[in-house]
Amino acid sequence: MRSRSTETHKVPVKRATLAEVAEALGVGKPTVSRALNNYPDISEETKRRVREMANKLGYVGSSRARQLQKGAADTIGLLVTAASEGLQSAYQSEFTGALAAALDGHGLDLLLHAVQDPAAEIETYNRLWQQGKVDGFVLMRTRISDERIGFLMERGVPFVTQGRSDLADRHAWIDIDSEEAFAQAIEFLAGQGHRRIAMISGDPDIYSTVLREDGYRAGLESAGLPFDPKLILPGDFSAACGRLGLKQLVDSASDVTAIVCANDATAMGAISQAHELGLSVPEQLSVMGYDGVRMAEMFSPPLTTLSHSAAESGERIASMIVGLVGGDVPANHQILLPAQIIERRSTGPTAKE
Amino acid sequence: MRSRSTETHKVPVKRATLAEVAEALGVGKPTVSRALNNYPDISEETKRRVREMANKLGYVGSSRARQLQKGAADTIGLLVTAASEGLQSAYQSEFTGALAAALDGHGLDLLLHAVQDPAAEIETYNRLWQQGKVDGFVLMRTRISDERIGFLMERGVPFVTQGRSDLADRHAWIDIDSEEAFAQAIEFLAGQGHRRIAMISGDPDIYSTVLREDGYRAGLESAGLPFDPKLILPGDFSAACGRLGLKQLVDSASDVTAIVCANDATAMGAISQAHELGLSVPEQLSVMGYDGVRMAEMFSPPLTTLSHSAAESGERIASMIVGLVGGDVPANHQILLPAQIIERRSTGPTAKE
DNA sequence: GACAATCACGAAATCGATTTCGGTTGACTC
DNA sequence: GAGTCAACCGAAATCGATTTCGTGATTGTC
Repeated sequence: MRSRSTETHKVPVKRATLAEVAEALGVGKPTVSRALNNYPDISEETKRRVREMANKLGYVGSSRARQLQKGAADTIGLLVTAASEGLQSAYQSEFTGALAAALDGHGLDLLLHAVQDPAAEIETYNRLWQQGKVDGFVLMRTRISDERIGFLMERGVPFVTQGRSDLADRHAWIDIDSEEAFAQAIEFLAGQGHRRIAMISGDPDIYSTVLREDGYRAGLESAGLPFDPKLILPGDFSAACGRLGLKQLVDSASDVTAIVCANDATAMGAISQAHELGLSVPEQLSVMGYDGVRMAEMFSPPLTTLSHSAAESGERIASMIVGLVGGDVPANHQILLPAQIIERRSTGPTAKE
Repeated sequence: MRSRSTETHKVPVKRATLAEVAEALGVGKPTVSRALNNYPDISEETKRRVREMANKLGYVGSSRARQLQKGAADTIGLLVTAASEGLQSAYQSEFTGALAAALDGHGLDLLLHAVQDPAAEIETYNRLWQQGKVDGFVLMRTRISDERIGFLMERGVPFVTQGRSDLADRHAWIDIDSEEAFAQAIEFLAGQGHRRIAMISGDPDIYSTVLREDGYRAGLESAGLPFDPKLILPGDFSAACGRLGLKQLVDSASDVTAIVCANDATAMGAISQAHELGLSVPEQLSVMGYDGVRMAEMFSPPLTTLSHSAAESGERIASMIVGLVGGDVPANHQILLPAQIIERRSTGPTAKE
């Protein structure tokens, strides 16, 4: 029995309860509860005494009991899936961090759940909601027709999506105006003399992908450039597809002088591949990203990208979800944020050719 | 009053309760509860009927009530701070994702909290624990003398750290053998002919930083190379310090042909700066990272690094925390994992010079 | 056929905070 | 001095699942 020394670890250090505070003060439990919650029908004097004693006893109310009674969990759920790269994606993790920070400001916690089996995704949303572990959800990477959205809407679960969907007019969302952003990107590149501009796109299921492609086409048009379907390559937001896309482009459309990518990871992959193929960026090829992740600045060359603030998105979403949980109408919470070009050194004027 | 159409969103869709299942079946609540939890004193026949009805009613027990009664939250807390870059750091976010996935496998959820004000960090640990929102914690980036560790130990809160501390013999931890890893790295570089090898180190508060520096020195020694204190630059795990460090090195120790960095981000920063200064990697300078984040592979040039699996760390930590919450002695849960060199193209033999 | 085990299940207490619904007390009115 | 009205506070019910403690029905035993 020499475990004496380690036994201290197991002492659960009883958490103080409201009843204890009440008894120590010789008042009733309701009084303590109301005093701590600053109800008007408790005298200032009593409130002071209660607060003092609560403090002295280190009392922190059990959120378990509170939740059971009030019906709220003060927690928002966020699910990441292996399919969407989850926190592997730089932007998604930056956003997650920003969201967590913003929620904190509203007194909410973030429940992060990684779903392994895609088939169990909906089930997990259901479980977390039914169990009452969360008051609502934030959805990332919305698909055009996203079953999660229909599922949650049917049940009246509060949620905000980061990205629109085909049901966008009926749910709360925040989105970056990627259509406009890509149009700008093309105009920017055209302004630097590029005439053959390719695009390595994102996952075709994702709503934002079609918007980005629309923007690409719109930009081409307003720059007076012809649209060549062969110049738009499919992708999946990964760096790998950037590498692959670049290789294909070099093989099949060697006259391309600039490429816009669906996101920064893809752009980095493309640049990395370009270097391996002996192409210098931006001298022989300009490459542009999208999202403005932090790492982009440290890439070599530093990446020109379309940036938007993950912090602001997080902040906005936090406010929205608070409103929704409070009973707001989803349709009143829809925000489109702009992205802006951050010019760094992965793009430049076309060489004389 | 034209809000009719949106009103459907607010219907709370009453969650089914245990009492309802019991009544629908004409049995008592305890029977339902025990049947669902597979107690032996309920007949198979009854269990079947209960399960069927629960299913039919879409019953999912309220974890709020369950938690209150059982005293467990089935949730593990993870705090990220602005100071430690939180999810901005690629490795930390990969690890977080892996941890969330692993916890899922054990039926636990991850509560992610971003603390804004560093001064409120301990307070947040305390609150989450006292409130009963979590059953334990996982701590990242442990400092040499880490107040969080003392605080949690005092209160008998279950926790696992990713990284050791000065109290490492008394708490549960998992760590990568970075000392050994850096020693190997130096030997590897020395084997390629490098004689002047610098190190851009990490945050000096972090326990692992001193280990990495120890490894650097040990590697130098076993390679028969002299230790030059000027060749070890302070850093903070950021890409920015990599840039800065490289610049200093070029100015003050231009005979350096290889650099090992405290992590991949720093290495990428260093390489990026090297390119800007016209130094080619690896021809004129070899650079090595540490952690083996995914992005490293897509960097240009692809980064040689010391890799360890975030997935395995997450898996191991998940098992450990389950054990601890179950009452295990912390000292029995200490694991040192190896890292291995992944040779890519940011390192190479020394030029003739 | 009486008595002791076993088996299956239910009534009521429990977890800890909040809410509902009153009940005191004292000040004020007329 | 009876009556009114606030201001303050407390007993008990409540949230929903689990546990404790028993009870009635079977089965088994001699």
